[in-house]
Amino acid sequence: MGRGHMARRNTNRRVGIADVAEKAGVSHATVSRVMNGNAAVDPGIAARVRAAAAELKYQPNPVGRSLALGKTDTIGIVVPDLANPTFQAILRGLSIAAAQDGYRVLIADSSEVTSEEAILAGEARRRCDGVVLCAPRMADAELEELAPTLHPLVLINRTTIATNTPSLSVDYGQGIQELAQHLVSLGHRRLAFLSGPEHSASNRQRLVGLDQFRAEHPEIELQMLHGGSNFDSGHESTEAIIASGATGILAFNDLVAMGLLSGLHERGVRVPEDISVTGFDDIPFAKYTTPPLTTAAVPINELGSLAWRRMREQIQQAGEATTQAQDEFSPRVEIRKSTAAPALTPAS
Amino acid sequence: MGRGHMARRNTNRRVGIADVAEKAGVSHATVSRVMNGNAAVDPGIAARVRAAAAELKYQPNPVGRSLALGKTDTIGIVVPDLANPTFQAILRGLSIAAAQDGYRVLIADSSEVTSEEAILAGEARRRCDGVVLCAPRMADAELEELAPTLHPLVLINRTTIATNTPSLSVDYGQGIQELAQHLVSLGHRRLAFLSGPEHSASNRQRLVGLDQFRAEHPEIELQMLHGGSNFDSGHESTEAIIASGATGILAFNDLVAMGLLSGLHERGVRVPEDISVTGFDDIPFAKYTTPPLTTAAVPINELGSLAWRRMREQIQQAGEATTQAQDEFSPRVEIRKSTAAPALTPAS
DNA sequence: GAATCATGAGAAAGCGTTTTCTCAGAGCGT
DNA sequence: ACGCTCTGAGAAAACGCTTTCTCATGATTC
Repeated sequence: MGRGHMARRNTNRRVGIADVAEKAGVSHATVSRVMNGNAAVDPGIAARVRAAAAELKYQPNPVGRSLALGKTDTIGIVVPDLANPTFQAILRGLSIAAAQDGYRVLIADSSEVTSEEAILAGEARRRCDGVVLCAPRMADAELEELAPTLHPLVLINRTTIATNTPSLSVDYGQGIQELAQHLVSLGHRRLAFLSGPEHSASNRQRLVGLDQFRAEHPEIELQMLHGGSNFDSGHESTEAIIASGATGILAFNDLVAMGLLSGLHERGVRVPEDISVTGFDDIPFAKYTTPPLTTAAVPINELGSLAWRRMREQIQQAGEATTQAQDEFSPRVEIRKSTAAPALTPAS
Repeated sequence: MGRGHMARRNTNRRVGIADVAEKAGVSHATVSRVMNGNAAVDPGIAARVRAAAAELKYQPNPVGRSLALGKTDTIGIVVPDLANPTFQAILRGLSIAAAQDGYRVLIADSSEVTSEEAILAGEARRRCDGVVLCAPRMADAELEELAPTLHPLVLINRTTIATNTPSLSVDYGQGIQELAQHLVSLGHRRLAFLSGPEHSASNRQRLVGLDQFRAEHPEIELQMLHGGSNFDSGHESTEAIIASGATGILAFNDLVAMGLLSGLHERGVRVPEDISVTGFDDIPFAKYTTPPLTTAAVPINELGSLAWRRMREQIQQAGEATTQAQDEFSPRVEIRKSTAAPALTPAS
């Protein structure tokens, strides 16, 4: 206990601005000025200070700076599950883009525990200059209440009623319709949707899209099967899928599709000859499955970098509560080898 | 400019300890004591303070705390490439384990730029209480010089001469030998190693392992082919692999193996009938390739959580420079369907 | 040559906490 | 009833930095 103070006169104390000041024979203020190049400093003195700093290998303490400046040059990101390639890609894009502007990212993985998300986001916000929030299952009401307290905030795949929170979203409803359309145009008449987590916002969007599809294609059979969002849930649905009799399967996402592909392969069901399968997201692995997966491509890398751009805009115009961009991406159907015309069956 | 100060009397100032103190009619010191439960405080006053804090929704400013306490409750991790599933898994394991102890993780992606790694690590260290470093290509000399300055440090897949830096490593040499052995026991006589990045430490370990393998199996042909560490490099090596005439391929890692699998499939080469392929790492996708990939399983999830445990040990025993654990994992060969006995060929 | 001005360095306040130091008052023994 | 210890609260210093404020010095102008 008392570390902070006791360590003060210790030998192993980090070198601070005061040491540089002493060595250069000037005040801390001057050292600060030189380091930040804010005010004019006599070139001779500046050189002396720089020499002293270099010799002592002085590096300003970021915590002290943060306190004085009221900013941390760090943003936080809250994700529900870091095991999901989609969030990995967003994190990566965000991190790289932010780094280019000298910002770092702090990560908070809510491990799918919805009730923790608000708390994590709040904590992240207090430590950072802004937060990127991915909370697909958070209740609308909670989000609405939380958003203003997080202010420099960027939402992924969610929107708020207030228009001053930028959001990036993907039109899942549109994408899933196009995939269904693709299957129909190949000749499929019996489709099945292997749905994702029940309370997921993006799953709801897919369902809405499929309702619309049904309305436009009353002649097509479309079954709904419950599933999850990962490999294993896709794998576990194999039997149900086979039992459904559907020839065209819309999997919730690429992970589910991959699990299913593997399950079907084990059971000797050929893809796409016997059954066509589509994914969603176009994760990097999708083109390397066997057969390569037909999917709806989400510009997963852009998402992260655009999130940063929106964040930066807010950080820069600190204050002026302008209305913020709501970006929506339309997925592009990527046709590969996991879909084909169904085998000829006796017309029922 | 001057934001910090100008905003002081602004309306939108964050609620601080002073506000709570005023509302409760006590001093900041007392509020701090109540919030941290350090010293004894009259129960009545404590209740008043807590009520005031709750009413104002007071949350202590972590930056102020960090400055006073000399710790940030954050650790940094530097990785060469966040697109690599191995590092994603480490990051995830680390983040989850650290979160359980109330720590957060700050990420720094060096984007494979070796020259940036030392700088990034230094910056991360200054903002955090410790650093986990994954720098497979950093020169030994540089690492040796850098390590002491980073002190609470955990190395992944690297070691230093000084024994006071804990490190977690995987015995790639052993793993690759076992894979080669597996292929030989299936009957393969012509093998090829599709190597990874030239300066990667783990690639060197594999090469050393293979040298040993060669010594023990002079009758086996083992070719060396240059490659990279990702899908595309595996895919691009397809022709070279076919041309090599080898029947058993040791890919640098699972990603490379997957790229290769896909390339071979396109070329109509059957796996494992015509060629057997092995990967390395056992990333989650490995069991879902077609055919499922035989690989050397690295306990990828444990790596992250163990890294945290080692970090925590150092943070707790701040000071006493004891010698630290050097953990080495032996990969376990995971036999799946991408390897089988070679087709019978005329004995040469 | 004196008054004015620009330049630039040091002193000090401030950022939001924690912790030591100090001291008032309560409780106790004799 | 006096002095002692003990409890607990406020004042103030400290953490490491930035920035305003202040003022000395030397340059400029009439």
